[in-house]
Amino acid sequence: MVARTNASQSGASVERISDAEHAVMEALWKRSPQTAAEVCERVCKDRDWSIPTVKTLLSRLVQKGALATQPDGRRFLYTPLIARSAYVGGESRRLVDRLFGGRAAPLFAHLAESEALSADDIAEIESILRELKR
Amino acid sequence: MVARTNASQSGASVERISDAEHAVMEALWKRSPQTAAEVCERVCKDRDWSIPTVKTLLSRLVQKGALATQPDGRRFLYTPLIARSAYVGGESRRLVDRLFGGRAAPLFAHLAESEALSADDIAEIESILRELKR
DNA sequence: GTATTCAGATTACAAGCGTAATCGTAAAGC
DNA sequence: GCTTTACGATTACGCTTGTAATCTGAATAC
Repeated sequence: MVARTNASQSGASVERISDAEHAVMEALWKRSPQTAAEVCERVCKDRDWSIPTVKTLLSRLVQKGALATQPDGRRFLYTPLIARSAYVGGESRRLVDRLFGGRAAPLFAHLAESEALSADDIAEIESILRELKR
Repeated sequence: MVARTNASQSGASVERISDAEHAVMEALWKRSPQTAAEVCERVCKDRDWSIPTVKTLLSRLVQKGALATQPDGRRFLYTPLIARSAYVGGESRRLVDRLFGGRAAPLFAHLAESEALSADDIAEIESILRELKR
């Protein structure tokens, strides 16, 4: 039995990251480390949050092992412990597993059918395919 | 402003369907209508649920407008009100929006990179692409 | 050196979710 | 007709999430 344990490199298995938490992670993936206040600057407007909310989310992410803190005077600097690509990969696989029996082609077919593919997308995908076949 | 309101045809906007609820929906998408007991036969083993659990989920889905009931003697027959394809489409789009800025190509690239694509997948995708271009 | 400020920590609290047990009632059995 | 059974409905309950307010202690400003 080949254990498919560690979802994928970079970042020990982290508890699931919620939607709101994800927004915070995105800010830190864009730039890090950042203080709570800086993160807030980047997300509070959009999501209409107050600083306390961001702080709660940051704490939860630290607890979950998704963020590291490093003290900087009286405040903390937060840095992601898991790579965005690992997270994204995990989430994608979850979706494919749950909805498409683990196969990517049906997902792709679905996107195609629902016209969620732009011409650019198609061109890009073709190029990726060409790469894959080499 | 082109309202992108109704997620996608078939099935007025239903409240979000949770993970456990989704398992129940799958059973009913496979065959419907079914009674609570029948649904349980199909999912209780897997998820290690008891009948009451299934009944709760069915009720919640009815409340959410995802299932219709039709009385059959003393019990109910449940039928999906939303098409699987609508659900699947919605969930896929949610993921693509959240993680890939709404573009499908990056998702595809990610699946390709993480080797989540089998040879079959690739062949199938190529064929879909050929279709698209006609 | 005391008052203010500003950070993280703690607490809050309602809604959604997973997972059921219990209640009330109508049908079925005898 | 009373009893058992088999339903759906109601209630439960702890955990997670979204969204904060409050507390506490340390730095800063005078």
